Amino acid sequence: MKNSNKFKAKIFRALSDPTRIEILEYLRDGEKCVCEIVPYLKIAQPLVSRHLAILKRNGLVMERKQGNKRLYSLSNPSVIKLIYAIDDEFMDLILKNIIEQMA
Amino acid sequence: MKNSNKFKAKIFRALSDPTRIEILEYLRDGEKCVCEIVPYLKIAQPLVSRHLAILKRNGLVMERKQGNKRLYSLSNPSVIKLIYAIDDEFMDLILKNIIEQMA
DNA sequence: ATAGTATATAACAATATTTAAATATTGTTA
DNA sequence: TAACAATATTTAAATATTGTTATATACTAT
Repeated sequence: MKNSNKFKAKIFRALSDPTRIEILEYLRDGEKCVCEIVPYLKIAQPLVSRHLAILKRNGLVMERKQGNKRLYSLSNPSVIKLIYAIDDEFMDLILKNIIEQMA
Repeated sequence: MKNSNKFKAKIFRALSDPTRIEILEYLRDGEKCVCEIVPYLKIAQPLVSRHLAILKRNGLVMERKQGNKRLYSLSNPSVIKLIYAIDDEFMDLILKNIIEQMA
């Protein structure tokens, strides 16, 4: 087993939650504080913090303090490419899923 | 929350295991039966079957019967692109992880 | 110092995922 | 039909993840 696959898997795992994908897409247009992310996503603050911690632990976002607030940003904007790659390459699958769900 | 993110997350989840990545990379050079995958990965057959079932359920591999055997293949070779995108875009992260692990 | 604001962390319950072991299914061959 | 080979499915145990609630920390303003 190639050792690097373990770490690729970790990155995919960090991306394997819709809330985290949403956060990453939101950060695409720049640094945001938790106080902006929470009302945007409309989910509980501690949960947002935890998702951010997971993204940070996996190197996908960076954190910066500014007074009271913590500002988060993409540490590697390529992550957006990865998310869009799914749109581009697997749209048929996504559509199939959405249609199945509606039925 | 964009609905499609739920399904993107599912695809990432399917990719979030090193064994499954290994299987997909192995299938890159063509259709293989379980009887080839098991000795290649050196893990228990039921476990391989389960990983294959997860990949199939998520539309990443296809199955075909041939006599006794079941042949698996990539249903969308783009998945390999996705795996390699990580190599290309996150190599620094992967290296950091590997180095941390060695220490 | 005190109170308030922003955020993180901890503890918990509910749920999902992973693994290993046992068993079942399907096709093949004698 | 019986025995075998290849594979899938089931089950149970262990572990991880998610969401919720409560609490802690750290900074700001008074």
